[in-house]
Amino acid sequence: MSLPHAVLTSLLEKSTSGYDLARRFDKSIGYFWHATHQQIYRELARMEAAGWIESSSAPDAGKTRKREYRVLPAGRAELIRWANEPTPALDLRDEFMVKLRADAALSEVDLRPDIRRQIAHHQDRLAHYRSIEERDFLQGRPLPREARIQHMILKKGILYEEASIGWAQEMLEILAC
Amino acid sequence: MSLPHAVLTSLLEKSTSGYDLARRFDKSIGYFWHATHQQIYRELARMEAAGWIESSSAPDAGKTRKREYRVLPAGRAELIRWANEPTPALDLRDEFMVKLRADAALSEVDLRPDIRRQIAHHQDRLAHYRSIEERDFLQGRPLPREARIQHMILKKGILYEEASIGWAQEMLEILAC
DNA sequence: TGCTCCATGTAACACGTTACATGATTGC
DNA sequence: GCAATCATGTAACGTGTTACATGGAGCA
Repeated sequence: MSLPHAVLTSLLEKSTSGYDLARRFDKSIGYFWHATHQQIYRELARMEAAGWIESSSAPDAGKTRKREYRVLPAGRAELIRWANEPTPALDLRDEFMVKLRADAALSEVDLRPDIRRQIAHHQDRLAHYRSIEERDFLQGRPLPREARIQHMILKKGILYEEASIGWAQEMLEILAC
Repeated sequence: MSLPHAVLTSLLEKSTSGYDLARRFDKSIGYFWHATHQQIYRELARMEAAGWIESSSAPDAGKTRKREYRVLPAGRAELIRWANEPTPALDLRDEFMVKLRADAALSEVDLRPDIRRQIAHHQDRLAHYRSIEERDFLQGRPLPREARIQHMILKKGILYEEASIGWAQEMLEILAC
């Protein structure tokens, strides 16, 4: 489990409110770590109780309830501890593989429409990732270490989408038989 | 969620006990859908209550409590319904990507030992998958549709491990700077 | 006035994980 | 006789999901 650490990382990059964190998750970390706003509020409350973060009324709160969360030294230390510990292999839960096995045992199943949908979806994501890559990382100048890391994170997504498309197209041919 | 459907598929291939299902999950479906024996027993109880499966004392039970579960028509129908419905995109939860972002913000983190461990792990899995592929799918004779599907499932794993190794090696070079 | 968005939350539930329990069988 | 394995479960807890609640701000 590492939602709290994902939140800590995001807060370290920029102190902000739970609401903005949830939106930021949707847009960046969310590509490889999804979380709903309820999960985020829950973790913020826990981490504040644990002394990892602190909060106060946000500078731009006006008359709203908006708060701003900041990482405390204990939170920073916890993040370092976690980052340096070995990462468990991620367990893939790919229900489409289950469907393929079901297809092999049942004649009343046709997975081709689903696969075509998946291909379209992967192509959309790929195009999106490539446009980000073009804009941020392929401008010719040498990039600093931090940007190269960001680029590799994006590349992981690109590789995944490309591999998925290739595999799905081959699968489609076999299912046509 | 599709654990019940994974269990149904496995039972459809072969009626068996909860215990053997759990072991079979470890060995085959488990590569892309992990489940503990507690989860499996829980699902078996639910599906029996729902009329999707039935059970009786296993033929080879002897004096043990061993049971055998079989898929009923209602279970088969549910599996067909589920297989034909669109598959949601799988959400990747890759905590290593979170660690990379943390690395960019913190100097006290060194991810290289972890990455080397990951590479070794991916190479082990890849070698294992390739030996299965060699044994079952690369014997030169043309394969029936069902075997070609099984082969593609394995290939997905192979592609994933290969891509992971390549990416991790490139990442290692950047982290060395 | 009514709608959408901002911002934070409560509650209930489903799923996954870990620890523990029970008793029978097999192998040394 | 003892340990490991077979076989099925209970209990407690943590995380993730879904539905709903609340109230202010901005806009037509």
